Amino acid sequence: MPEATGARARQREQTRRTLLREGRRLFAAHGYADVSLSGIVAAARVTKGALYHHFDGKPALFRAVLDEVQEEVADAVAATADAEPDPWDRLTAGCRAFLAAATAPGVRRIMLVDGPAVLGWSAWREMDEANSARHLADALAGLAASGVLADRPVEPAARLLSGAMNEAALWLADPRAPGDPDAVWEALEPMLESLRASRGPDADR
Amino acid sequence: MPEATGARARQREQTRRTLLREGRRLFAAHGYADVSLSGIVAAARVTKGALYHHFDGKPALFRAVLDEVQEEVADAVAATADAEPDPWDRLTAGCRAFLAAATAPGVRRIMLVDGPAVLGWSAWREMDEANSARHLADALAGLAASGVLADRPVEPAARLLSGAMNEAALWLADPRAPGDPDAVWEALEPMLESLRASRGPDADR
DNA sequence: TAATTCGCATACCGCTGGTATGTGAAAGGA
DNA sequence: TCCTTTCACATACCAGCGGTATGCGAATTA
Repeated sequence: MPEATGARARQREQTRRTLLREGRRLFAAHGYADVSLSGIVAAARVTKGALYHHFDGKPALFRAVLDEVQEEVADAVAATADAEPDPWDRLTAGCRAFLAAATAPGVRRIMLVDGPAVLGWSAWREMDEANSARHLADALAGLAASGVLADRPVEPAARLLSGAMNEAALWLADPRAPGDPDAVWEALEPMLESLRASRGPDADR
Repeated sequence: MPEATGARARQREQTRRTLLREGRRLFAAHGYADVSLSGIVAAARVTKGALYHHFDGKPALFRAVLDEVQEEVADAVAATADAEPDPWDRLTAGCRAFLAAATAPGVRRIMLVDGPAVLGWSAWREMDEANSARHLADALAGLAASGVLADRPVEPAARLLSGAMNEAALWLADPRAPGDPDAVWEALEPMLESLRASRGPDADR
């Protein structure tokens, strides 16, 4: 799919990718509001004509960038989680991987700060759900199916955990007073544990 | 303090309050980015000269609005919590009150969506800490002091809970697919319970 | 009542996101 | 091969934005 045969199609793809790359770099560094389209097209060595040929406007470019970021985070989480055989380890390892990925400089601001404000919370939530947050819900659903979790609905728990981890990521990567990773994890782990079935270590069945 | 004696001082206060009121209304309804200063001053029946006489610019006006909103939420939380004699009930009642206050139409978008993006996450966090989030940390600290909580540091737990509740508020008041309050609470309560000391219902001491 | 203050209005500016149109090289047909 | 069409992008332009400099008149003060 990324392959392009014609000379024109190849150039087109490269221009598009350059715009996404420079847009992401500038959005991450200065924030959505403080980045102008003029700045982006100058960094990409093209003009606004090119940008509007590829994207519908500034919010659309940001959305494409965010899509890329979300996919990147989701891939990192999935790769780490899938390496764990035990379902519970998959959950904890996935959470750790999320925190690591979401605190990356090219991710944090775009995904967690500007994302909801630019696209609106509902649209942002849909994207988040379709990507990284989905893995969390999946992991919880898997655990629930095997009786490890209390038989409460998993969706609310997944959302609250997602919110907690987003906040954790923002704190861990706070440029002013970054949080302590160990302290965060020691607060997060009991929250995960609280989801376990109250009936001893193994339920019937 | 709100009293003003001179005719000029009274007019000044009224203009300032009108700007804050209309600014808050428009920010809450359309979002920070989609509200122009022209729109605000037109709604307030003044001109930009008045606005810039009272505030340093658009972000400064927003910050003043957010300050008002935060204080309002903090007051509601404190009033509800303080009515409960039992420390643990103060925590849970305070959480419920926060969810109720944060989902209000004039609060949600300003405090939870645009706030971090406009002021930057660090500055937003400072304000949040100084207002509503402080009550959560205080409640946890009080419980920790009386041995009800496990003796882990309270700050990380407070932050994660704050993140979870912010997300919960956003979900509960989602205009597209609002969350179910009961489901949210049944997911949040176990998280709070998980903070309790692991030693039986009552620790030594 | 003359001088001063100051709350606000008026007029203006550079820049932004967005649009309408032009253009030249690559792709396609004879 | 040459002509035509396509299309990726450049150029030129615009209304509206946040922000600034200045003017003004009523309330205050001396």
